[in-house]
Amino acid sequence: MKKPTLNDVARIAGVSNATASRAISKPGSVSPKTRDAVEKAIQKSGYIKNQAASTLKSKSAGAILVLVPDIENTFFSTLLSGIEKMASREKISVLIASSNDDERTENEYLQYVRSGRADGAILLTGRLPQSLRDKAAGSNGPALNIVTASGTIAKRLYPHIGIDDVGAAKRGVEYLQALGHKDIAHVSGPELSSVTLGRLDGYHLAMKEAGLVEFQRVFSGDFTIESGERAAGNLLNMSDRPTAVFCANDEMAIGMISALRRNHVRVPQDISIMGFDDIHFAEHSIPSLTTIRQPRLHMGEQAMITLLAMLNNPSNVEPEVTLLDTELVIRKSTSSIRHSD
Amino acid sequence: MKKPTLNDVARIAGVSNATASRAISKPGSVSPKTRDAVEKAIQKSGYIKNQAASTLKSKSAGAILVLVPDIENTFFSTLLSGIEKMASREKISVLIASSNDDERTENEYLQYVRSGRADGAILLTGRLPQSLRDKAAGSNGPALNIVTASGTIAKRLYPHIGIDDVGAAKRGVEYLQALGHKDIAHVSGPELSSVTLGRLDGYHLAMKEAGLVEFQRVFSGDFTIESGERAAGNLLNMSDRPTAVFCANDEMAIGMISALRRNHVRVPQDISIMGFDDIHFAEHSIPSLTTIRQPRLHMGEQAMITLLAMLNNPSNVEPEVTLLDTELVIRKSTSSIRHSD
DNA sequence: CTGAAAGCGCTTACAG
DNA sequence: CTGAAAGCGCTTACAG
Repeated sequence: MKKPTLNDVARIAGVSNATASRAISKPGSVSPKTRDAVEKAIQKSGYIKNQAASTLKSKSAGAILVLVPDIENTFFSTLLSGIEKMASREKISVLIASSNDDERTENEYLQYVRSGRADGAILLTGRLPQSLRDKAAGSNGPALNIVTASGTIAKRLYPHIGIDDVGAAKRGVEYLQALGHKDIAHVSGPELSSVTLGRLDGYHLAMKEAGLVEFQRVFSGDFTIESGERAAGNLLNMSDRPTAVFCANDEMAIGMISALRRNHVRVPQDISIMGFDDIHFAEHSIPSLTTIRQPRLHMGEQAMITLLAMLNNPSNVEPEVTLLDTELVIRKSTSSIRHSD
Repeated sequence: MKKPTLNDVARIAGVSNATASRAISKPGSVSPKTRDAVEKAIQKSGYIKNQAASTLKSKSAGAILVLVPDIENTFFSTLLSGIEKMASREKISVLIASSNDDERTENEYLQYVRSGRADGAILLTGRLPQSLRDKAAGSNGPALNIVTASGTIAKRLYPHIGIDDVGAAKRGVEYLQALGHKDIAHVSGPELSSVTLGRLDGYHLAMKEAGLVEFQRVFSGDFTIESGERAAGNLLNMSDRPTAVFCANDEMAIGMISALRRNHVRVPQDISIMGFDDIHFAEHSIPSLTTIRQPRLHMGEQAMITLLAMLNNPSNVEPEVTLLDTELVIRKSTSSIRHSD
């Protein structure tokens, strides 16, 4: 038994395949009688639209691609949920691809958009892959429907949804200062990331404005739990330990607390630790983590809304930057310096 | 400037489009001279294959779908990495879709496979959506290329890659018994899940064989951190607390430890807590978590290898079950009952 | 090794 | 509101 096609449906319903097609895609454009007949024919035959044929003819895949740098990083999950929520309202499918932070892979997956498998893409990778930078440099090939989110991207070629990393980090450090801390260290993210740079800037700015430049110390991490543990190792070897550490993300803060406690350094009594992101585990770690919450769900929703607008109006490509508000979440991993004993 | 097509490439290269097509898909089947000419023409024109046209004609999308119940659950991430690793070797794209544990959504995404957008699917959802159960019940429509992994599925309609949940759970409980624990409680997973049932069975079996039926106590959870905290709440209210708790996954164990410690119950001195899965955080929680490791990367690889075999030989659909080995990982959240003070 | 030709299964102006 | 017809851009037997 062969797979039924639109022609089979049309024959059973006693209409042309043109009409059958319209009954499916624009039910309002055919008579109620026709609509019913076609619906019944679909039921009877078990017809399922061939998406490839539909895409070929209509130039629209009904799907978008989300490019994630690392699917194992819990930070992106909620963002993805926000994207999916908005997409499903418009009957658009969301395909997720993980690049493992590899630019070659990112370029490959972007072929999805170029080859028409997806109508557009949301990049959460924190950078523009080479092929996009080239294109945008005024070369051949049509403009792609792309929105970036979460990691700030230097060149403003596409609309971007993000947060003010500098301002949020600055505010975090200022909170530690308000608790009485002067000797505040920073654990930074992976080198080339714009997010890393932004939060580092925020740290430096806050320290400078408070006249604490002499206390500035930066340990380099890479956003993993392990790198937080390593930073703790370095810190433990120092004779003049900082009284507080501002980590560029929650995973590193959790790793640091874990390593510190194993070495009988109490958090927050001996040292205050602060994270960034407010991932799910932050609330449940011991002690619960003071951090800066990113509006992840909202960010995903906004990214999808922006992409949707592009798809509906391709010429209207304003590379606007939308900055969403962050929130300081105060929990138990930080305390006033006077409580230290 | 219009998007270049294969015809443009053929014209530039001075060959027929049939030859151009072959030069791309089977480079070995054309002369080296032709191959070079076509390659140059592709470079020059910036040609990119229209995937929809290719799929329509060849009946192969070059992509597979992975259906995940919950993208926010870190357990699936590594599995996904294993799948992607194997797929990329065969130049097959991996599309990930999250169903939020909703069977309707699962059915919708399966249309991907039926509509030809994907050549097959790996289901990590722990159940067969209705539409698949129907199909398999001998009805219309062609058989789909499906492999299930991770959550055991009752009906053996498709190949399955998983672990022996009963045996692994039993072994975990037996480890607690070997430490001298008799009063061992269990925190179970969401009700209808086959994984829940398997691990519950393993618990009961181990208790029964050890003659500890009288101590059996089960708190129901749902695999979230919060449900582990709730179970801890119940436990704290009991006058005769168990000396050890075997949790059906790591998240619940972490939630339980967190709530217990907030209430000044020491782990493992006052109570031993054990998880299941060995997620990334298990090693870094405080205290580090004794658990049962699932070979997640390997599981993903095996699932993809099995699907690949199906795609290459569609008729050969043996619904075999492959069980991979688990590993008891002993850390600091459990201790001998004699150490209790 | 190469070309001419048919056709995959839809969608969409166009005409009525 | 409906139908006839063209065509999207490929791939693949078939013949040479």
